[in-house]
Amino acid sequence: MADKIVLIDGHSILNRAFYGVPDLTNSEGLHTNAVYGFLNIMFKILEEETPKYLVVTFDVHAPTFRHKLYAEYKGTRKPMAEELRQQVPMLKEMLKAMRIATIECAGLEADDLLGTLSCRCEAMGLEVSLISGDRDTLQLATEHVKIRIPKTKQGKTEVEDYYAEDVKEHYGVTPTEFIDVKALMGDTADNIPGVPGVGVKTATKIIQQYQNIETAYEHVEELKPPRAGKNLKEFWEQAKLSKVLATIEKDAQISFELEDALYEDPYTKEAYELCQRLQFKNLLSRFQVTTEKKDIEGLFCKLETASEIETLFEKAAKEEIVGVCLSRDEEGILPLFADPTGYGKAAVAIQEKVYLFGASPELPMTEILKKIGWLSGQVKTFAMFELKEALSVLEILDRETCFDNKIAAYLLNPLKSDYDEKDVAREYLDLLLDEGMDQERAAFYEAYIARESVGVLREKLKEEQMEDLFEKIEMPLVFTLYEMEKNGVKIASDELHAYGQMLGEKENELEESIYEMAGEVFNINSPKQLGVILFEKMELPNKKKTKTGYSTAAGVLEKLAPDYPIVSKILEYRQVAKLKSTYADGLANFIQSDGRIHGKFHQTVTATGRISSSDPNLQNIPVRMELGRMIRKVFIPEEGYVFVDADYSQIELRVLAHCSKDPALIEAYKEAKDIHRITASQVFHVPFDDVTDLQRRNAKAVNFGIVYGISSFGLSQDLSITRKEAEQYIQNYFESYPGIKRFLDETVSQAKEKGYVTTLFHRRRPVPELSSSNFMQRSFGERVAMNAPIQGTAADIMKIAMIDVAEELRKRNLKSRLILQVHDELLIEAKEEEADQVKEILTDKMEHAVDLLVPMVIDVHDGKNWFEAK
DNA sequence: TAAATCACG
DNA sequence: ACGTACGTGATTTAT
Repeated sequence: MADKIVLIDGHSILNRAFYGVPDLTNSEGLHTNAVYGFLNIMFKILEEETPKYLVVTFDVHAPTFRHKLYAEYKGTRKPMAEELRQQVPMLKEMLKAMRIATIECAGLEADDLLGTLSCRCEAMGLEVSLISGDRDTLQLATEHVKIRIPKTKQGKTEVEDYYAEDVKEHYGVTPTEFIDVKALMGDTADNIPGVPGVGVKTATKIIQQYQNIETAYEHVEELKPPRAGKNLKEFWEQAKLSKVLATIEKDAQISFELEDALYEDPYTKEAYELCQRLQFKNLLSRFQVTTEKKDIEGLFCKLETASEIETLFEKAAKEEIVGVCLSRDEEGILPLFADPTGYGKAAVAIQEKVYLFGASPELPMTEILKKIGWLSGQVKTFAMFELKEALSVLEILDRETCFDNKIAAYLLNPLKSDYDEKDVAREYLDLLLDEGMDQERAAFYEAYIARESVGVLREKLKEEQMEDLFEKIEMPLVFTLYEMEKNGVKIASDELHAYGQMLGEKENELEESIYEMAGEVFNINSPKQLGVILFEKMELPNKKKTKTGYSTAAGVLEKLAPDYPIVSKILEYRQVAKLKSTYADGLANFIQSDGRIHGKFHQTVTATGRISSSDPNLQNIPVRMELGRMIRKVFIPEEGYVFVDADYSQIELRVLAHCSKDPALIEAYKEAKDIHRITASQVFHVPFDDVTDLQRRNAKAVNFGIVYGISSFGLSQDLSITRKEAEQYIQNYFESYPGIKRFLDETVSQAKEKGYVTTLFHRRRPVPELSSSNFMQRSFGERVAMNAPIQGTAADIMKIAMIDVAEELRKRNLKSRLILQVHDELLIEAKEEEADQVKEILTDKMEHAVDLLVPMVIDVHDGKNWFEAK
């Protein structure tokens, strides 16, 4: 059988990939989606074809010979998107690293290059597969030249194949005739004028009958429809030109040596490193790096007897760094270790080996865990992933030695969704782990990686000045959050149940009256059905649309509510339904046997450094609306305890005042004035005492807008005013606070330079969107750059306060405990007789967590439930 | 699994 | 002219 060659149209496939693969960026902020997509398509093809030769062609973008023939060439091609442009050299570098031949030839169109190559290769007796996204290349199909057009359908690439006969079958004409069809119908994208009034149907019919335009011209009087004939006659010169333009050159002057195109093993070290840098997770798994892995697994060692394990701990205690892993299942560690004879396994990595062991009659799990905890007091660094999850079974002797690899990796790039041992190994140790390892092997590796990655993670944290953030804030916080999760919050479950009942009745009433007003029964929860009822059946005026239909979001409905009673009913229904399903019923499912809810707090989730909460989310319990707020009455303290709640007053604006050093804002805070009123007075040019409620409300919205990275549209939307008015507000604001304007501008421009922003405590957030050529994306990047340092610094401050508060409670041996954090608010379940002390601690620690140019102020309340205490 | 909606800061 | 506020998580419907 003949040797095979694969020819790939580089730009065309890269372009396909760019628009077919969602935007990807690596941690340097480089856009990588097109290269990634290209490689996927290429490897898919290569696996199918297993060719002997492979060439990727590139054209240089300039008007070319063929196109220059057309005098009115206007270059309707859009300039390449910046994100795509960046990826062209990246792809070439990758191909070079993979030892894949590339050909480019200045002044030659991709098509002509491919045409010439395929023709020559066929003449050499090769089987040719030509990969392109461009259907023009179909004219190149022959018995031995197969045109392959990849299509991305829902993430999967499917390839359409065309030999000459397939072209005939699909288009009704031979590849050669295909040129003439195009000459008649034209192609705006390629600046081929064609013959006016002749579309694909007519053109195909004519060529089917006469094979080419010349013969057709000879029979121009007989052509059907007559109009086509008339036009062909009239535009004959244009048709001939079009044919020249449409014909792909097969005999261009290029130098090409078949031997240079040999396709060898592309999985080179250079390619591996490049994939590493671009963070192509899936592709990396194609590389064979088994040698290293074998070496690692040689370190793995199972211990059976109690004395072996004892010896290990003696040895480990003398180590500088140990890596630890407690094996877990989906539920976490607890089920494996709660039972002293538990079937869980522990792995400990030291310099020379990694050991794995379980409990035995002589050495129960409780003893093993005690030893591991003890180890934390012996070594310099006690490293593991997800320390918080292990604390339920581990008693740590020295908190200061603890190193959570997951948290370190999060700080280094908070935009990722995963920071597990495989990610850290891949990114920081150049080590690829197999998916789906058995529990024991996974535990070995995790302990090994925990230990091995400490050095590089520490180094990188130091490079970015985040060692203090890590050691003084994030690591201590692990223990505070663990305590909060363990404490949980008590729920008055009977009252919660009654609340749910009440909501259920309300929901039913509203449901019925909505059906009656609508004149039919439908699913109110379905935005689709609701949209049809409101905007089609009842013909309400509709403005906003979503991708799939009408928007029925609250903002839209609220504008209609005054005029249409059914709309207010729907809004009320939504509110009640939400309260019932998410809060009343939702929370009830999380009440544990101790009568409390133990939600989780996450430390490696948000892009800004905030904590997040789930299972259930305790940071979005209703408070703004009266009916929803009632649910806070079921959050109660233990008998003999009382709630003390403290929240920062405008922490983000104060942070902004500090960071921007704006004199007017600083002065306002120093004088403890009503900041929204002051803003109103400045923005609307009225004396402080004459500010109306509306003006104050608007000013408050402006202040929020500033923190979010202001835009006139956003503000106008929020205040239901015109964009002009919003612009005026913003302009007035910046005139009153020029320091803030300067700070925000400076922050954005620095972010564009560096690709990231930082908080006061050096927490970092990359902003890859800033280099986007897409206006919307770039604007988003700008708002992120303005917001992240403010929101992030506020988060840092709160974390410090939490650590200090928890520490002080512990120092004073109080029974009172932290139970919730809601970004700028802390809730403590305080022993009744300790309440005053707790208030004093909260005030002191929260107000003095940092020393800024403006005072930090908190409001403190107490109560017998969360409703009262807020 | 994605999209729409809405609860919070 | 583009089409938006920043950051989360849960529920529901529809694909």
